Amino acid sequence: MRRIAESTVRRLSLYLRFLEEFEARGVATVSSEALAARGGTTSAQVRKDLSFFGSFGKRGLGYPVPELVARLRDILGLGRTYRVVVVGAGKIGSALAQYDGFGQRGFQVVGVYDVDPKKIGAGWAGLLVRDVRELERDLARERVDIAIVSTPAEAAQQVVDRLVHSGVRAILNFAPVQLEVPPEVAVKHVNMALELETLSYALRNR
Amino acid sequence: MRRIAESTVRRLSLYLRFLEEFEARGVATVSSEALAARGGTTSAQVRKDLSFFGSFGKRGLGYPVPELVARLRDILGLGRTYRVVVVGAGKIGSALAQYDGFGQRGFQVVGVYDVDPKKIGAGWAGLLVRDVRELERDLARERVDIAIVSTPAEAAQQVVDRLVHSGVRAILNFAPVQLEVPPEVAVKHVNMALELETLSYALRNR
DNA sequence: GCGAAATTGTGAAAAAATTCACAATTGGGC
DNA sequence: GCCCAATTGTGAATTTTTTCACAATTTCGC
Repeated sequence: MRRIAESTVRRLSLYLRFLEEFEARGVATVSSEALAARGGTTSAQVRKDLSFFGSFGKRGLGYPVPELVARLRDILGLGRTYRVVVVGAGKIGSALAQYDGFGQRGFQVVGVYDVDPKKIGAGWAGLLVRDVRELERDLARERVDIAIVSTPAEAAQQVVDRLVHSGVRAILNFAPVQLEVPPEVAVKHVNMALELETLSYALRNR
Repeated sequence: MRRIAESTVRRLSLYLRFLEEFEARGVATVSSEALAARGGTTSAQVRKDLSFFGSFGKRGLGYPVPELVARLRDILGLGRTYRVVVVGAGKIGSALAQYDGFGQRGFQVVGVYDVDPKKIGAGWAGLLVRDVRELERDLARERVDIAIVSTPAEAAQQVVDRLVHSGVRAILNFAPVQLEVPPEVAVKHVNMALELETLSYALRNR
């Protein structure tokens, strides 16, 4: 299959969320127009995005909600739960580890790690903060799909090297550094201060 | 000035961060190539991005670090501090309110609000969680530049309406809903579960 | 002062993403 | 069964973004 743009995948994930809302409300069928309105885009965009993966709708009618939900879950690889570790139990890391939204969407946090002896051993909601030195041992013992890196910038690359070496193939990085990883590893960056700075730019220029 | 793409602004913000690192290390001059390497892009991209705002470099030499830092701060509107409120003191909201990274970059959290009586009155790091019913009163009393919305999805639009009505012109939204705002208000969305889902897609398709 | 090396700034080209626009269906009402 | 209204799927057109490529500078060593 042709390579799908990142922006398309992001929109599919959004559509899925909205479709799940429609499904919960018992809506049987939804038009590209309705989905677009909910997601802040255009109906042509919705149809184009979906068309990369096949033809799910009925002309004159729209898309059958439950089928499209199932199909999008499948496309996005959400037909399973993912095991996630969080490395770095600072403010952001501990909030993410406890955030219910992940579990609700199939991302189960199975471990939290830190270097700080004062944090190690602390526990929230059934999770104990472990010593980051145990990372390799734990990863060898039990599969982990995704790692969330919320260490300080200086520590991030080294942690990522260790994660990659232990077989982790997907990383969500909150540290404000560009990470070096082999091509088979997927990395996504989230930088909250940067988001605020784009708002600052917007405030300045309107 | 011609409208600048969001993607360009995001890169400028990244460049700024890297330039600040260079500056701290006493580097006087940096080439587009060096900046690109640090930021995971190309030198042509760096030069093009900067060229939208003028001509800062010297051929054969590169860009003078302190001048470019100053210029980017100015372009991004970072020559001042911004007053930020957080509405919704759940896991994510409270982490954001306490996150040091914002303050370090000039975004000062001056208030945290929630509806939950059990949370109201709790305090961290000099901040007290206030009753969201006091929002309008507080906003009328003291200017707030940016609001971070970390309420549940159902409450977000109503909160945003109230913020906008009270004069807030920039919103960073963590609730998974599309928000309706007048055109003069800037909104940025952050959706962590969505980021994980794009990783899930990546894991599936490589 | 001169030639070589480095590096910017920028039009032009290429690539990518979005929007248009319309034929092809489909279902529903009568 | 037939017509009408709604709506998809998709090439083509348009717009946006990125990359190329190279003339114009600037510094540096000698």
